[in-house]
Amino acid sequence: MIRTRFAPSPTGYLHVGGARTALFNWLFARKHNGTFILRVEDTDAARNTEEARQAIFDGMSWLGLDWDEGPQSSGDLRSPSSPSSSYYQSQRNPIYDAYFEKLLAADRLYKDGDAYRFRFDRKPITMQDLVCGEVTIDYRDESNTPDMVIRRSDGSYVFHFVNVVDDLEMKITHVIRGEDHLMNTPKHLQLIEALGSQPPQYAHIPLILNADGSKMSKRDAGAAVGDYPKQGFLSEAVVNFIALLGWSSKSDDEIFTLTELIDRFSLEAINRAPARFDFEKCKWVNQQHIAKISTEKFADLAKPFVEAEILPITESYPAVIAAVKEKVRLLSEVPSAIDFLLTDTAPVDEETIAKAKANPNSALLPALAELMATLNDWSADIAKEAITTVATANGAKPGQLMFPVRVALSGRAHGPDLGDIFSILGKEKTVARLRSFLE
RNA sequence: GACCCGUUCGUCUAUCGGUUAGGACUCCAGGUUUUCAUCCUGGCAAGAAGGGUUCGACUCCCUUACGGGUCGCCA
Repeated sequence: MIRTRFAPSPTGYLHVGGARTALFNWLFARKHNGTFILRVEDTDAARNTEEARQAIFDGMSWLGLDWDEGPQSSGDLRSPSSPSSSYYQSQRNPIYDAYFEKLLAADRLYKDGDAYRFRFDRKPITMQDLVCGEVTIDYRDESNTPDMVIRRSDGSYVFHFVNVVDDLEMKITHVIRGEDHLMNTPKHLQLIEALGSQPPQYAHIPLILNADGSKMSKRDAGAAVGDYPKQGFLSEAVVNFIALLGWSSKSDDEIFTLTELIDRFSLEAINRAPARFDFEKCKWVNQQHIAKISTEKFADLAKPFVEAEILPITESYPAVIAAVKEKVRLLSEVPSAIDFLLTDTAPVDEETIAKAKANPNSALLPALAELMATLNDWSADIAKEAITTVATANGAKPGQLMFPVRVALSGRAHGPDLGDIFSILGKEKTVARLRSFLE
């Protein structure tokens, strides 16, 4: 039975690299009908706040990565009050004490001031990493690998020790973590050997870098998972994109749902080289996912962004939304794509307006307005027909008149289909905007 | 500095000794859409360098260069 875990420490935000680590652990567990565990490594009291913990849960939930065991899950209910049931390291101290005694009894610990150091076995340690292959670190060189402190002077335990104990206690079978832990692994292997236990299998995945190849830190664009929903990304798009960073489906397909990712995932297909974060492609992936969801779902997801811009949500909202669904890459682009359909005070592109006014075909706009004003019925087709009538009567092609009309109605060069604009705006507003354009 | 991992178009990647080195993002050019977008077609663009091994190397080995990681009483 496969058991994987994601063990973040609360830092106030969920890093995109951490999110991908979580994703790979989750995918591996789901793929093999295993168990995915969330464990909070909150031993650093200074950073351990309620908000910091919540950021992890929120990020995981938004991404759609549910955990079988961990805080707030059913697995946490086995025995709510005992340390062995907690998935917070800060509450598991009695367990660590017991393991500490074992190392003491095995004569592998010695005091350094009030702290305790673990005495490494001075020999080469070879590990079989599922991603990196065979890696050997030589522990005979003491200057390179000094004995490590596992219990501080204040009595608290360090990461290496508690991490290993928890993985053992929680019967983790596969540790999938960032490559920054590769050099820690032989230390963990030594600890496990001294404890007389069998180690899990390890898979170290390459890090995610900024577009310029530098290390991605908290402030860098795209670093915090919590920023993605604010920017108008769909969670499935973000999951899809980060899965592509360092992993390949070995096919020409790139757009996958969570379910499809589970189906195709394998540790063998993970790369060894670090990947750079390409924000443009991330947006493209988002656009692909927007195209896949229903108009109703798109409308719901876009609504908060529209409301944030204080745009009135009228009865024409569904039609408005449908008109721009295929035109945006981010949900946050929706308000500026639809504002001219909902209000008369939307900002316009002066440059485009100047260009349209200089267009000779703009001279036909008044005639078009008057013709439209006389129409009894109004629809996208009837309005378009009016354009054809005016254009041909004046020796112009209908297509040539469409640019000036578009600009007169929207104030921009790009936007929804003209027919959609006609039907959403209605006859009165269309005529009014055409009339006022040249004034 | 020492140790570890890595290096295919600008970016993400395919290739597991024999390919005109394929796909995607971006960009450019056409086409469809009487408009915008979508979409379609085409184009630009890559094996870090040098040595081996081999009939044959992007693929295996070595060296160098470059990138990343690790060397805490942080996690």
